[in-house]
Amino acid sequence: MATQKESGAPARRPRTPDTTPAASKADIVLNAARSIFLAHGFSAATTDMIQREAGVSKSTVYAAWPTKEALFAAVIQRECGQFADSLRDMQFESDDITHSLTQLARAYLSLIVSPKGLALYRVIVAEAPRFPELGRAFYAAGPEVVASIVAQFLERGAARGLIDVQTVGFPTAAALFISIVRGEAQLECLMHPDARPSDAQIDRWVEAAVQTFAFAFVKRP
Amino acid sequence: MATQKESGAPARRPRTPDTTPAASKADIVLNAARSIFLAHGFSAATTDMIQREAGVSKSTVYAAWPTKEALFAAVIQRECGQFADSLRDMQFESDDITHSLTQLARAYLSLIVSPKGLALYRVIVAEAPRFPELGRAFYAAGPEVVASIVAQFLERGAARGLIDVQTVGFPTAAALFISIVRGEAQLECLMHPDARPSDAQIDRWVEAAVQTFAFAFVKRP
DNA sequence: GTCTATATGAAGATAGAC
DNA sequence: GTCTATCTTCATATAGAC
Repeated sequence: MATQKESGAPARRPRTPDTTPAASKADIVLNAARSIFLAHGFSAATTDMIQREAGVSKSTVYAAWPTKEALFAAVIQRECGQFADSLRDMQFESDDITHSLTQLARAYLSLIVSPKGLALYRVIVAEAPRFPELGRAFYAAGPEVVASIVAQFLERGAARGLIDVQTVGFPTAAALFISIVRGEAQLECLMHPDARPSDAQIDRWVEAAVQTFAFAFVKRP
Repeated sequence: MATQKESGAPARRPRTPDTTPAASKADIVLNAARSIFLAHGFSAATTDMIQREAGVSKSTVYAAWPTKEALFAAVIQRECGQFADSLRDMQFESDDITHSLTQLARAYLSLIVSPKGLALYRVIVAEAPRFPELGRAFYAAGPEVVASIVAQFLERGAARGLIDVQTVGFPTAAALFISIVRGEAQLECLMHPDARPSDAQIDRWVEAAVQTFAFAFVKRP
């Protein structure tokens, strides 16, 4: 594949250079950095590894980001954005409350116990003291997104007389639902990195969580 | 204070050298290593920092542990043991179910959102892929200890007709209780390292968690 | 066992040619 | 902008004196 010069399209001086013809070098570096940072964490990752993985030289890395810290921040911010996008794409039918909660829980749990989800969590938990803005970004992109979806869902259920959040309120009930779903499953995966959970195991966690939440807040017919 | 030579006590050749007269050098190094590793994580921590913090030379460090990895493992194993000890010391009266659960939850949550508890969690989550045995040790020293305490407590409550764990079983119910207590509180603290939670905030988290658990599993009189 | 001094290697970051 | 080559710094680990 011949490397095209920037005169590919005869448009008159595009101010923002077209990056579509192929992944730009910056994107290649960013993807390589994601791979390395998620695999090794911030401190153990080296710019040499990233440079090698991307197949570029050091100068290309430092041309786009002034420091290793800035590159790391760019990687994590992008990952958080994609994480939030995939959460917002979650759809579920609202006919049966328990069934809908099960669907939502399974989608969320599958995402956060996936290798990518666990790796992102690990590196952010580890580096949040050094990069506080990344901790906030992750919280806003993950738990807060899900919480708002669940809270709206609970409010609609309550309006139909199917749910009673009792004394705790909708936002807290939503946060509790997320905690119940996430809790044991994520912790076990984090602490036993050799064993990957089966789909059946995920279903069991989801079922116990949804049942418990339903015992507390879903009205019996 | 004059540095005493090892001829302090005229006992005849003690086989296991007495370490009580003052903290042994190895203990000093271990404490310094704990401080540095918990503050910076494994990779960002350096043996120079530890050596400086302990006020000893490099040789003293390498005399007791062959590598940085071995020193790290020793530190974390000891921390996990102390963590488990402080959990096992938790006592609570079993007159009132809700009150007892509240006491238990507050003690556990205070521990894990303390600076020390958060730092230990951060470093283990980050390094579990590289040190799988430490992840298992932490899981056994923390969640498993609490789970067994809670499960026994729930069984006694069920025997008295105060609790109905319904379809989920005692071990799962205990794990769910821990997840509900831990969930939102720990996550917020991890992701907002600048803000330390007040006692009132901890009480609010505990109350919401215990209420929800009670809604699901504690029988109404 | 503990110290000072040093070997060895690698990290982050830069200089200068193209 | 991108590359090769290099500079500076500092880490882990070791050698040798006390």
